[in-house]
Amino acid sequence: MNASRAPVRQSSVRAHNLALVLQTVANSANRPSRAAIAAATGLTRATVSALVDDLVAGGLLAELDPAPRTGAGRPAAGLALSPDGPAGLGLEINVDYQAACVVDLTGAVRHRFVARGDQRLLSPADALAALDDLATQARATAEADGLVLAGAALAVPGLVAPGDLVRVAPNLGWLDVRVPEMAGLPVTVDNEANLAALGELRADGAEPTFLYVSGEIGIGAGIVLDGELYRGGRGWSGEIGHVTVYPDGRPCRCGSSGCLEQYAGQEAVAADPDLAAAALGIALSAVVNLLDLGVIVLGGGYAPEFARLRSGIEAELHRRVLTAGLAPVTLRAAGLGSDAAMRGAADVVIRGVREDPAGWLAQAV
Amino acid sequence: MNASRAPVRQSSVRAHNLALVLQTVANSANRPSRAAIAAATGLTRATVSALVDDLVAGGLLAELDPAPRTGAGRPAAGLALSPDGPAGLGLEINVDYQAACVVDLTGAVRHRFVARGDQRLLSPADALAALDDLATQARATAEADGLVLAGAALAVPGLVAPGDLVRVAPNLGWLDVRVPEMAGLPVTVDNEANLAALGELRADGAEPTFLYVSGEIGIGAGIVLDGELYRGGRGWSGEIGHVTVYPDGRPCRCGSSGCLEQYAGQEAVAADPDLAAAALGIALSAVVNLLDLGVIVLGGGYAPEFARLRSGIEAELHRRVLTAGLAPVTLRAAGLGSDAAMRGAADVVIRGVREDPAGWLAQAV
DNA sequence: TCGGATTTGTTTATTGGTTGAATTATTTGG
DNA sequence: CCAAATAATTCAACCAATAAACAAATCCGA
Repeated sequence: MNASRAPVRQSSVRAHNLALVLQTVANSANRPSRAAIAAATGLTRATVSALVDDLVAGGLLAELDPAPRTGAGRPAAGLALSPDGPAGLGLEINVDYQAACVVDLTGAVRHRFVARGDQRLLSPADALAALDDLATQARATAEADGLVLAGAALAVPGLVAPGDLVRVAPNLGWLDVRVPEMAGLPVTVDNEANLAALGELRADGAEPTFLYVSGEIGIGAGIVLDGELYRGGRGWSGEIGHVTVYPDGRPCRCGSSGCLEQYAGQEAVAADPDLAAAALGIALSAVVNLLDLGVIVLGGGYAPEFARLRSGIEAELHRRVLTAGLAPVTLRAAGLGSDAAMRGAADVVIRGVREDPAGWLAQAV
Repeated sequence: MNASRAPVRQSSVRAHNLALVLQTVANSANRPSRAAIAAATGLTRATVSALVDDLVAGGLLAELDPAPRTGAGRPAAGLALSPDGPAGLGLEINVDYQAACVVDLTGAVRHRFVARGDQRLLSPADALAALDDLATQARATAEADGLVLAGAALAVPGLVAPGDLVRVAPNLGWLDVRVPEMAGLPVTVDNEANLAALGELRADGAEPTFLYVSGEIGIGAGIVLDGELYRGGRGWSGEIGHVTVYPDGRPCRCGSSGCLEQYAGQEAVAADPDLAAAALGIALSAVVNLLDLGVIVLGGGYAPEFARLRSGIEAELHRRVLTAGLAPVTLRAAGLGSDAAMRGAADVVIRGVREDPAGWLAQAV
């Protein structure tokens, strides 16, 4: 089951090794030489040279001055991701704003656009038309900069079906909305918390496995396992907001009662931070008991309240996580703020290029 | 991050395609011909022939009479997993018994040994010595049958560290017990619920993604995602028994209060099935909200009580799962009974051979 | 200042593995 | 009994990685 169901031919070998070289460069702090890449990957210098040539010719890698080195020997050519390579268009629609950003292959945010305004007042079609305008503006600005966009991804606060269909976005009032092309680019749509988690993953010092919890009006979570987003069987994982905390507690708009959202949603946090922390702690304990995650990142509206929430959450974790005595659970605030989802969306696009450079090179002839 | 960090050479291509061919045969209901494998995998008939030759020579595949076919043309040679190929030794230690079984490459149970007796009365060393005797007996019987054992795996009701170290097995009274070789074979140790989930996966008509819940004295769960067991960051996933159901409820021996185990453990089910069903439903709703699993399998002590528990669980699921209206959650009883963990352990071994036949062929020269 | 040591990067012949086309093998049906 | 059909094998071509030799560019010590 595990082994991917596809045959492998020689070209797949090349595709894999191209990706391997590109990722090695991406994960290097300094600018590695071809020889350094060969040492890091286990490939031959000759092979690395050939692969690097392809990547440089395709505009994915750039040859720069080498990292200064001491000692004898021919000086190396430094390699780095090309800032002029394909870029990603990250989009977001949330309750009170729309946003777009352009992130280049190196991960740098090149352009950023935000249009404030209550999206609930617009029909889905009108909201998407406005977003298309924003996206088109972003694309034009990017192209004036010499950037080619490899694709677009959109973050929405709701349940998304595989592809481009928003099944339900309760806080936007959307139901079964299909997302069209944006700025002439195909769009990948995903849940806001999922993409924010990916954004956090790219941030500095990020762990490869963690739970990202986003506390807005609703509460969502993104589960990142070993650098990969876990989306669940139908793409609807991470609905922590409707995990039951107090079985006979407050009724929830979802029809259930005692949902976390009723105790740790935006208003609840403002009204009683201690209650919110306890409820969060109970729900997070369940996550850790089930998934054995060592790191929890609090984002969205929780980040500014982190200091006030922390000890209450940790008390419950300590009490309710079975393995708390064997290994600690680390709690920290998100670093990216409200841009996380949009950044994560753009990351999805450039991650696609980084993971399959051969595909990009082939289609970008 | 995703792309495995290893270079790929031509031999990796062959290794992958060998596994692909073997899995294709394994997943075929009938006995496929080389031509059928080629059609199914996308490889050339010439390539498939070469790969099959290796697998037959290595004793992994057997050529049999073809599946009857009508029409003209040269008759095909039918291929199937060889029942004489490498077999797996599955072991289990539980509170009141030890067990061992030999499963051949086709998945058939060839031999089965059970030794009843309260394991809590024995020291870990004595229990393991007794298990070694049972394993040696199983190995001897298997070898008399012409079977070669590819390895062994052991199921224990507790938390296992990567490798062979049992950190805690509360119901056995074990703490930091290292498991030695059994019958001269290296042993992979894993949690009982995890392995039972894998056993269930192999069973007839199994879904590739599901949650397996095992209700013994404690309650454990195995999370199977797309045919793969999810073990968590440290291998301690699935501790559903200590998910909080009623935050201020009954105190638990783990130090917390309101754990599922207090409401749906073996005694609790006997005392009040309705309470157990409600508590299970609440905890399972949390799992589905977090992981978006469409199938839940109730095993261990829950299987015989399934009829009595079902409606109570489903009521809570219906009420508390956010996406219940969009897609159903299926509940079913496990099919394998108390052998599931032991079978799953043996499956781990033969799964290793099936997923890396090249490795097996190389070491079995 | 020059020549060896050293490290980087490229060239070339070899090897391993898949492909595609042609070939052989074995059956059914007219 | 021969044509059609299907299965499996053989063989030349191709692609990609490897290993080893070679070229390039620097440092360092005499």
